[in-house]
Amino acid sequence: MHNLIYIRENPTEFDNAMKLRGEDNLSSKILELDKIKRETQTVLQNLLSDKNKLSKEIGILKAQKLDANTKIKKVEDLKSKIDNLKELEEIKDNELNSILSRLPNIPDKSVPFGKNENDNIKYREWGNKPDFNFKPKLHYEIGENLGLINFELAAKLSGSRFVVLKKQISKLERAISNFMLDKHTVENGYIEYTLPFLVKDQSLFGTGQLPKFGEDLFTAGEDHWLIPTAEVPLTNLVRNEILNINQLPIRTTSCTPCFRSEAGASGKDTRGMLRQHQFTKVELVSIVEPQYSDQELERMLECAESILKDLNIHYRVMTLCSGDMGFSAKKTYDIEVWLPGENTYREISSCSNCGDFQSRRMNTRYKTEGKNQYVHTLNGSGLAVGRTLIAILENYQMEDGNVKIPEVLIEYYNNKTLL
RNA sequence: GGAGAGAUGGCUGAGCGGUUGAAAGCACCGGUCUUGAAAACCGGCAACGGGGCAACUCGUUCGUGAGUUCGAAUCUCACUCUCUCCGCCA
Repeated sequence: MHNLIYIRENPTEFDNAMKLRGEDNLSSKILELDKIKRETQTVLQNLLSDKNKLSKEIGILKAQKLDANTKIKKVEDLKSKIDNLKELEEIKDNELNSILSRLPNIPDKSVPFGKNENDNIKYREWGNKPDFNFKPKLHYEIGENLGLINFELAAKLSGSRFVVLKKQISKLERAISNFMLDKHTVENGYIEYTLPFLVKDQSLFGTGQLPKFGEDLFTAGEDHWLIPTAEVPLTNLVRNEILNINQLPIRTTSCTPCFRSEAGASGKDTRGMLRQHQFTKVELVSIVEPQYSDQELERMLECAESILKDLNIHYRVMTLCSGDMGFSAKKTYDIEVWLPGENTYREISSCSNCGDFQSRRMNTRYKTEGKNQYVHTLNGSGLAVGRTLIAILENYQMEDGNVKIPEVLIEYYNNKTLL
């Protein structure tokens, strides 16, 4: 959610920023609504003030057992005017909010301009592509050959974009989750949470999925939605809170299933388990003071990278361009892991600094020098577990069709070295 | 699912139709005292929004939303959530 005062004071900068994200000049319309609303408000408040005064006087007269009928009549006359103005103010306020709540965050100055993913810029890379003396297979070929990944069974149960894993692969997935959580809680300083997978509208509004992106989500009953990421419950833990400065920074993590309708992705990545309606992800969320959010993003990125480094899998980090960033983000790094079977890089993590965009929506502040200030929020995958499984299968595959277990996972895999 | 009780500021908690934005305590901030700290004492301390260069001023807010009234934290209704007891059940 945007700061109206900022828009009032910097309409041109605001319009330019929104243009980067494909939104037309809006400041004039916003400011017009804002102006009408405030004018209405001023008149309304004067009338309310009159009404309050009269009511108080009536109270005093009545206490003295004096006649108050003329004043009562006056207040009654004020009422209809007040009701009309209230209605007008509410209409304008709603219009304003419905515009503001659908506008994406302003990109950080350091974000490259661009239209889509082709304009993203490489930030850094780590490791090397592995050499194979045979043609590396795709993850689902490996899994299906071993009889451990099954899409037909999943389709029977739930339709397309689901998967059934079993035996060693199920266990490996569990090992990956545990390894990541241990890494983040023990070494990287995040606090682990177990969270609801169903949330209310309010929470999704807070992180920015609603009101605009409801079609990307699954609903569960009348009042709940399935979480598309643990970012939603983790970030909303501090919704409507005034935090004490010494509570910050707050660093939290959780491993949850994530549910996405993939509404806009029909025909994309239909084979394999790369793009599913349900997948597991370890999420990182930080709540920090504004002046530290830039460095917190770098820190978070390094925490996410540390997983792939430990797994010894080649990856690159991309700085997303203005056109490819998510709604709430002010700056985003994607980690793209190397998949030899596909012979390409694929997103395995996305780390974003949302600035005060989400905290304004959630009304999350902290007290500093007697004043309340909006916190900054960040979130990142650390990492997507399903895609990490894919990366391991493809990078650690052997010619005979079996797969080596990455060294750091062996202790999580009953000390076995092969799948 | 049945029966009850409740929701007030950062926290605890009084108020149950008329200067109550809300007693008191804790926490927090400033000061006195002290070599320093603690204790004690004194003072300050809700949020959001409108108007104003400013001093300041006005409005809204006591779970949420409607209603009654000249006037609502206080009365009525609906909803949400929490707690206790009973039943059922991982």
